[in-house]
Amino acid sequence: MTKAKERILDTASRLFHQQGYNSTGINEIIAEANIAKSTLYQHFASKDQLCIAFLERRHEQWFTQLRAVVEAKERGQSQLLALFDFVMQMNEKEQYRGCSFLNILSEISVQNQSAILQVIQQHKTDLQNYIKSVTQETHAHLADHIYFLFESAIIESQLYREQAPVLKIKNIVTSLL
Amino acid sequence: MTKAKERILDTASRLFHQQGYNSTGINEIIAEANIAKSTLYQHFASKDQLCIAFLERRHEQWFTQLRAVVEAKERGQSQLLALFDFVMQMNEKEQYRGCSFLNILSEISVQNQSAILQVIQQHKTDLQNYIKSVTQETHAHLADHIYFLFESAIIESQLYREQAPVLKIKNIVTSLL
DNA sequence: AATAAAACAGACAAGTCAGTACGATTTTAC
DNA sequence: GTAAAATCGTACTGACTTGTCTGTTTTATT
Repeated sequence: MTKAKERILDTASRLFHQQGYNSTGINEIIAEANIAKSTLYQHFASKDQLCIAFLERRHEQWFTQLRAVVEAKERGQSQLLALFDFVMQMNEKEQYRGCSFLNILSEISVQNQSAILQVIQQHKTDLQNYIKSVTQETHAHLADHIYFLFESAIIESQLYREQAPVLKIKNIVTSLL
Repeated sequence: MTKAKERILDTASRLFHQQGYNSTGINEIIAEANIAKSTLYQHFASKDQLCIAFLERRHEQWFTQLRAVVEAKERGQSQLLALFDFVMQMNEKEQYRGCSFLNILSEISVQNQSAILQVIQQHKTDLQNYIKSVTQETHAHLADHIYFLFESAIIESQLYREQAPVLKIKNIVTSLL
């Protein structure tokens, strides 16, 4: 990946995540990334395609970070609880902007945007499977339950701009184990 | 409320909910509501104010419908399970568009929109309290837990456009009671 | 040093955005 | 029937939208 393309993706990622997809204009992206508009359209066919590239890269990076936090702990309950430490870490790092995937899900009208929808669904399915794999030998039947609470933890802390809901949910999960 | 104002709110509500706040233009609203633009701005100072009016009215109507579904059941566990029947009902009626409040939360950049944020937070706080009141004598300590699962039920069914997650969560809740 | 690829600046299209202004017309109330 | 209030139509502002196009300059490779 050339430097320009990387700068475009970095900037678009930051802006899409911070202020939303529809509220971020192409002109804003090229201005902040310090590239020419033609350069952007040489790398990405449209704003939609840029969005998909953003989501796909975020998917990779997000999971890499999640795995790092979870797999630093020993297998078992502490790994499950680490899921929520990760949420708190991301809340701080990204000022409670929540989940990029769910945020964009709220912005798109589904009928025309099934390519984007597919990327979002895949991300969440992968997350659900990852939680299953972490839960594996301990309390297999709880995996979905913990996934649902994980989703709530992200959303409720985005809504109230505080870690309290995550802590509440972490306590609930503890009581389930 | 005059008929024009009502028509504006009806149309704006439908469009905001179906296609999102930022994707819905004032011109689209006045065209579909069959009113003059000056009439809209006589009733609502700005698009933001129209958004707040929309959320406040939806808050009322949404709770009225929720209460109707829940309080048709006898007090106790069946009322708690009815919460999720309500989610399924809304999913069908509104084609899995999820929660208007969370959708708009994803669209706004928080620093400038604290008035809107406040309405959204109030809605969720009221919901949390309502679930507490329904849970009251049966399993008081579970109220928050059920609230978090309720939120997930809405979001996951919006994401996958199907009732399956609600049914899964309803089963989880059953196992908790 | 020559060639090819990448990025550059900037103008342009064609449309949409929220919001204002103003005079004309209709509806409502007394 | 008259007066007041509501609504109407329409044009307009000024800024912003995504995307295209032309031609120039920079960068990297050989």
